[in-house]
Amino acid sequence: MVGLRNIVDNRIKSMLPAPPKQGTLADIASHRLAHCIVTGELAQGQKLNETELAERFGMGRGPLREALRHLEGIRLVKRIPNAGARVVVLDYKTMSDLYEVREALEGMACRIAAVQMSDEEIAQLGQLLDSHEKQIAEQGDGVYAQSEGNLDFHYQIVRGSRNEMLMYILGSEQYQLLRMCRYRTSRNAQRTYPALQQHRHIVEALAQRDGELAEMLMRRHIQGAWRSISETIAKEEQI
Amino acid sequence: MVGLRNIVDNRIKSMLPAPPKQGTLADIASHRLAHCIVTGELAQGQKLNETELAERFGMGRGPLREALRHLEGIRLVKRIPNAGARVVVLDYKTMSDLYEVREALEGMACRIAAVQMSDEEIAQLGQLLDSHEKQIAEQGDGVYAQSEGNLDFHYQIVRGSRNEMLMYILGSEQYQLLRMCRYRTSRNAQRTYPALQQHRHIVEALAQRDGELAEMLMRRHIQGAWRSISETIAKEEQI
DNA sequence: AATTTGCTTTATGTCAACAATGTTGGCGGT
DNA sequence: ACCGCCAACATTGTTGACATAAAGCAAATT
Repeated sequence: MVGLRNIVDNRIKSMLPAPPKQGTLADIASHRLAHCIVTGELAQGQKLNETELAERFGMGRGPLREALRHLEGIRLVKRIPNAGARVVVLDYKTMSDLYEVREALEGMACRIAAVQMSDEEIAQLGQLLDSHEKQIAEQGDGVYAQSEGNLDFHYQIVRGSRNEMLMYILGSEQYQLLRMCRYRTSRNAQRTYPALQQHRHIVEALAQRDGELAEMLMRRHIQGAWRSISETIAKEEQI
Repeated sequence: MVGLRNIVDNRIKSMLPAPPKQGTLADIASHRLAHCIVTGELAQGQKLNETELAERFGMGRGPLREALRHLEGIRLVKRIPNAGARVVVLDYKTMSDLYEVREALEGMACRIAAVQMSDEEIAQLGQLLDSHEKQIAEQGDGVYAQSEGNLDFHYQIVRGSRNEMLMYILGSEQYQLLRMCRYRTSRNAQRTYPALQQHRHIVEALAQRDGELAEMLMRRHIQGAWRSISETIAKEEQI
């Protein structure tokens, strides 16, 4: 049972802003903490003890406090003065809001990408989907699903929009956190194949340079994902 | 010549995330720095010397460094390891990207607000515009324009969307910075009256609960604003 | 028995000194 | 005159100790 978790870990790590194995201690701590939060190693709402974490990371409290300040800025932790920092909690409403925003932003990304992406880039996108399909055939639905390749696909389109602001928002740890939740709530991946099909249709629209259609397809795709997730959450809460 | 600058200062301040006159020194420093950056007191790209700023704020370097980390998180400053922090620079491309994102987000906010806002809230929005019109009549076009009341209007609609994520993004200092640029580049406010008219049309659409229309009007409104600003920038760069 | 007061403990906030890294200006060599 | 090298300086990174505020607990009072 080593496989699944590690695969996802690696995929998520590969999308994190940049693995700066060198740099200031605060930067290292910031990324380690972000990683722990995204992977769930640090639970939502968990208290973050400065002394304990500093010791664990082998550094003084100074750099660690700076890391916490940074994470506060990107909204991965919530700080209360004189009472310490806690991992942010993603409740239903928050996730719903996030998906709403995501629909708007990625829809826009799609529309712009239809104009901005080169033919070659779009072709590569198609190849990416081919490899995903192969992966599904080999490993079965559950693993692929909403987690790994999906991220690459969406991120590549955002890159295609050439909008730095957008790339930042979607690459930020805040979004990674959302992805972690998405992963956690998508083991029941009946949506795998339909999702892949939707991806294909989006690529088609891009290839035809039909931005309006591409946006619409992406929006529906994300709406569908959210419906699936919110149903899963509802089920979990019934138990 | 005390009037204009102070008015704008106060208005901007009134929209900043929250004036925590009490709290940790790092929080205070963070907000003071953010304020200085937004108002232009600290120029874009300016080097931020830790020792100097700490002394100026009457605190040690520790809290100030934490403040810088926080500002880095919300992208108001850019840090280079072992080389210090600088105020972020908003070049043309960045502003363009930001406006693109803004169009998508505020458009969405408008569509949702048309469903979510209460009749009373919409009525208040109308009254807000009345007061704006009166203000224009009294003070002349230039002062109102793109700066003050405009912010309230847009922010009220975002609030109407009930989307916390959106409210955060639009309330963040990053957005304040954009507003500062907008202010700086909008003295030539021929767009004042048309803008007010567009605001009125948006409120009408909201009152009729026509989300689609409201979104479309908002998007056009923001596109128009961007066009005006980008023209201004182009003129300035010619000189 | 419940509440409140005050102490103890724990964790956060702050500072000042030290170490490491970048930067600048001058020097000699080509 | 130009380029690379080196040393002195300035600034950032890091640490440990100290101050301060919140949380937990026990005892005393009502």
